[in-house]
Amino acid sequence: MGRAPCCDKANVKKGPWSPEEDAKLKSYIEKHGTGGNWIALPQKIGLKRCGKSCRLRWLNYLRPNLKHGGFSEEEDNIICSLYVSIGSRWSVIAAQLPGRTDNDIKNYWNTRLKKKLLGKHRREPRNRGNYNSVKQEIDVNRGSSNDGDSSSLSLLQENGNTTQQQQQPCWPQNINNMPVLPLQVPLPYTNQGPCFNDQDSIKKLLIKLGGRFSGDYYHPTLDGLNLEFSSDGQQIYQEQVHVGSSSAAAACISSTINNNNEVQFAQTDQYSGVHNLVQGQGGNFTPSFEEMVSSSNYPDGLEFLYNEDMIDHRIIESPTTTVTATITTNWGETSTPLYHHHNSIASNYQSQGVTQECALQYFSYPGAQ
DNA sequence: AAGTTAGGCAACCGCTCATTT
DNA sequence: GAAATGAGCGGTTGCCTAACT
Repeated sequence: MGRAPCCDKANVKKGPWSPEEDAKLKSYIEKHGTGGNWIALPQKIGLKRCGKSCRLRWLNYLRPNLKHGGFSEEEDNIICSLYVSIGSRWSVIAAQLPGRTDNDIKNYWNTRLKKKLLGKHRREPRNRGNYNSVKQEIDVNRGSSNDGDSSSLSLLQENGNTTQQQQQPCWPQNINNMPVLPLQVPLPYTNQGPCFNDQDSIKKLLIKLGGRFSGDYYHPTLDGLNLEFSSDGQQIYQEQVHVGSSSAAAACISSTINNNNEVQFAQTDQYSGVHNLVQGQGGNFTPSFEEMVSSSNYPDGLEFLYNEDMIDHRIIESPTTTVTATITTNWGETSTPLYHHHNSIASNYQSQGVTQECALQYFSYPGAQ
């Protein structure tokens, strides 16, 4: 049996709310409350609106103590931190920011913050001051309660100050000092999906959250390359994957061509020195490495971190028949968003018997040792 | 000056989950 | 226990404007 429609779609008004509609809704709710029934509300007030639409209008624009625009640096930090930790659970994030709505945060993230963090601007930010004065007027006409986005102006001006700022990712300055925020809801990692209660599972998850290794990164170019040599004199490929501002390296995947002209891949932790062969004779990868290399699954919501713009490809090709490939990530740097992300994730495993130090050691952060 | 493109944001859609009958 | 109902959520769309060509 299909579900009954919540309202008569044909006789329901859609689109922007008028000041009169806003006034009716606001006045009624302030006097009587919602009555616990949004569906019946519009009929009581005499509004030709869907109950869901009324609810949205009230929650996002009409209810008291709402803030619009003007996100502070602190709010940016909180949003970043929570997004890195829990992904696009906007209602949870909004719960940590009084006066903010999930819709507001979602829009802010999608249209500005994500780009701000990436430092990715296709063009100069436009003059928001001028835009806002016009927008404010329009919003009044359209019935919006938007009070003008004056601090968005400063955000964008600040962002557009220098060419460097436009090109460099600009994570919140103090991101590495940000606290791991106590959440009011359980994290998805701990209450859903697979149970990460063994070292292998945890390692696998942490690898996925911390870096990506893929043959896709190889490009047949020799421009601007630095040649390096492995200990036995073999020239090597090197490919560095920079995420954020760091180039420090802690862990790598290396591959060598042995005497039988077979490529072998190994995963090495540069701090612990642990070296695991992940590919055996005959060119078959171990299942875990295969999955890791072939996976196109980024951490939820963190796809942007792996955007092409954030990756610095360097390939060194040997003119000889012996080649070693190294993919280096920035796991060792403690001032990166990823470190903070790792730290957040690691702390969430404490309840499962994995110490934060242990988890962070896997990422090879020196401070965690 | 006119047309096109991109950014910002309010609002809608459709789904899931919780509660009620 | 199943169906009906409502609330809430995240993703998407559409409109408007500024910027660009």
